[in-house]
Amino acid sequence: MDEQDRFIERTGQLFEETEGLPRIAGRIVGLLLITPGECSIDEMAERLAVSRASISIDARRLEQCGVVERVTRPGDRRDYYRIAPDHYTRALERRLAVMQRFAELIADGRRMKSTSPEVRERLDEAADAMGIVIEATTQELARWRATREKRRAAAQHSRNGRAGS
Amino acid sequence: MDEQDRFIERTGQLFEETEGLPRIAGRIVGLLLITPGECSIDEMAERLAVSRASISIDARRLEQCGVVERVTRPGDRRDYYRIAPDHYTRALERRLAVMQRFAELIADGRRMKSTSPEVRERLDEAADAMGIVIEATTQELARWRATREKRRAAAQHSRNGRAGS
DNA sequence: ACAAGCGTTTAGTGTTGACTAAACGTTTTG
DNA sequence: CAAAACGTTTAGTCAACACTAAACGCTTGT
Repeated sequence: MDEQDRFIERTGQLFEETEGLPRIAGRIVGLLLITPGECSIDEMAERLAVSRASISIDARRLEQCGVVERVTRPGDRRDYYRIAPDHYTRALERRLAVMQRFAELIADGRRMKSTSPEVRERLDEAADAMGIVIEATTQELARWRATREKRRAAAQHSRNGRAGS
Repeated sequence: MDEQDRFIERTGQLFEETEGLPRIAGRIVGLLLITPGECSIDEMAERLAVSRASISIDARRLEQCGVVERVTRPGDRRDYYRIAPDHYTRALERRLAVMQRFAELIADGRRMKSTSPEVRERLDEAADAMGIVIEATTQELARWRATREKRRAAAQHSRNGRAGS
């Protein structure tokens, strides 16, 4: 178990615990993070010592939720995967969606007939809280995209001009 | 199934899907959100039509992660539960902890020997991203606590105005 | 002391879901 | 055509876990 394996395992655990994804999915993310270029399904299956079916399923799941991208090469039948460039943006968007769902729930709760003043105050506070966080996250998301654009432009420039740091 | 039941069920689903908690735990949150005062274990068990053991376990779990508070009354052997007043602060703190854990993982990844320039650039970007979000969330948490303090003070004031403590 | 009330622990059950091996369908290559 | 190389689907196994009923331990009241 070298340092790469350790990194992969830790990523697997983190995604398993915090994102509710299968362990193998987390390991795929870890592997893709520290692997240059892209990975084919067979490469990943062998590297992670799991079945091709698991990789196939979990890679698709990760693609579904925007963590990973499938890329194909001309004249090559295989599928390759890599970390999605807008991975972090997607993560923020997902969090935002959850918060909006919660805000909606609270809003519906406030519309109920059978609420005592105490309950109403509680739900008012909750609605306030959700509003603040949603607002903040929305702004963050905007700033975020700007940062990504800048970074992408800079990388492009450094690639065109001199060698990278 | 009245509107209260519907609210409870929706809360249960939300917590189950997004927080990875047992369904009953989510239902407890929903019930406590729309119930004035506090709830005893027996009350919750009967209202939610589940066993006392489940309530006991899940209420403790919720208390453990700061969503719910246990409160006792003098001359009463029973335990009562209510939504923790600093519930939203806790939620933010929990998210922050997860992000810091991820940032740490990335930092360790950058320290690995076997990284190509491409991988290094990828991890640099990830570290950047985590730094930004962590910073933003930390600030938000601070602003948050201030808002809560203000709100608490206002509520306290209105309570004093109406009737002496 | 006995019984009742309370929360917790335990043993057991059912379900869910991750994971695998093997079969499958399709496309490429000899 | 046959065989190999893909990704996917299927059937099945195994482990984790939510949930329950019943037993347990502790405290309080009679």
